Amino acid sequence: MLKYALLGFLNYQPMTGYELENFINASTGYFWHAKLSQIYTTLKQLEQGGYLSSKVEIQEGRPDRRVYTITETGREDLHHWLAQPLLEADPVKSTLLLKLFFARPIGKQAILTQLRLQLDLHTRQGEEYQQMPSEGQRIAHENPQLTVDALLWEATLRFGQMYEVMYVAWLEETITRIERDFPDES
Amino acid sequence: MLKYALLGFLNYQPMTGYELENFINASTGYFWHAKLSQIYTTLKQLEQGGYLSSKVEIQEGRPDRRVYTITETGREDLHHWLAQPLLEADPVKSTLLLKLFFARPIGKQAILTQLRLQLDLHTRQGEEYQQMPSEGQRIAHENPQLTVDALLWEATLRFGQMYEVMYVAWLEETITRIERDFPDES
DNA sequence: ATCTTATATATAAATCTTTATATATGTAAA
DNA sequence: TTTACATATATAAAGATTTATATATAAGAT
Repeated sequence: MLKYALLGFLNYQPMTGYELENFINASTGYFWHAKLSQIYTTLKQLEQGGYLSSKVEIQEGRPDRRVYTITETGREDLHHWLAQPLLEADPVKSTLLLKLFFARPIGKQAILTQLRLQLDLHTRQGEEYQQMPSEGQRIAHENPQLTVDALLWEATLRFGQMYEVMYVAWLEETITRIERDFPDES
Repeated sequence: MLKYALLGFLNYQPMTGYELENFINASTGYFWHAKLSQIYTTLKQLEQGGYLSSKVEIQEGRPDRRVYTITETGREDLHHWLAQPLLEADPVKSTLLLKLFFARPIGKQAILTQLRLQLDLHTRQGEEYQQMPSEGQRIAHENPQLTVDALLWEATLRFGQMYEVMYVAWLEETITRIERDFPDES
């Protein structure tokens, strides 16, 4: 799937692998992320498959940049993927819930400590999303042809905000219930 | 991580790979899932690593069952993992959001169709979680020593319920905004 | 009668993702 | 002055996950 994240960004403008990582982890970070190593290897695969072309820009004093550009094939493949409806709900995979499910043996206080740590993490995460000075709005203001795109970018950010609000509410509720109903160590 | 899902379940009682799949996809399905092929290969690895032992039960008329039992090493490793606090928020990975982010080229109606399909899927999913006759409660009633575990199982189910409520609210809001603000094809 | 689902295990191949390593320089902060 | 961070690319190895394939029988539904 990283394939389509890369094609999607390169459909806006040519970029290097390094720049792609910044874009991905800044703008789609709350629902899609990738390591540089995966980005570089995927770019290479996409170029071999004819979805991208690249050229090297010589630089002085630092490594040369390899700038990737989407090809017509790449654009068609991206559009085909976008038009294909997702027929299932995205699966959730949560290490925290897995741990909580089996956590009884470690006892009440250890469980509460871990949940409070998560409460802190998700509270911060939520605040970050709230404050995020709508970067999309700014970009759209400079490039008016991206106004409609910005509407969609905002919708994804809104998901991040609602997700964190829900997560914090669940953590608070769960902590309260465990404090009340989980028997004390004795 | 599947490792710990398997150790966690086998810590309750010995089971076969086939039974483990049923347990995993029935009770942790909304936050952890796995294919049979992965379960079988992981069980083999865990036995080689000394975390599990197994013995074959001969059956008539159908394939023999290989029943896995957790070892002391396995139990220690499980407890060590459980006690280790998760220092990060679980990352989200959503194909739907990735698609929505780049969806502008497919146009208003195609986007709305896809979002409405997801609204249907998540509405059903949410209803399923709501109706789910607390299986954990029943098991705990039969095995009173599992009462405390059932409290934790319920907390994870509650997450699933709240997640789907949030998801449906986000989809409704997003559909409304796109209907209102996304320019019509012309 | 035929099809589907459930029971049961296992491997091969492919794909996806993370972690570690190597190289090289500029700038800003402590 | 040393440390951290940003710029920039790339590969090896390991780990995680999915898809496809093979085999075999029983029970229940259409």
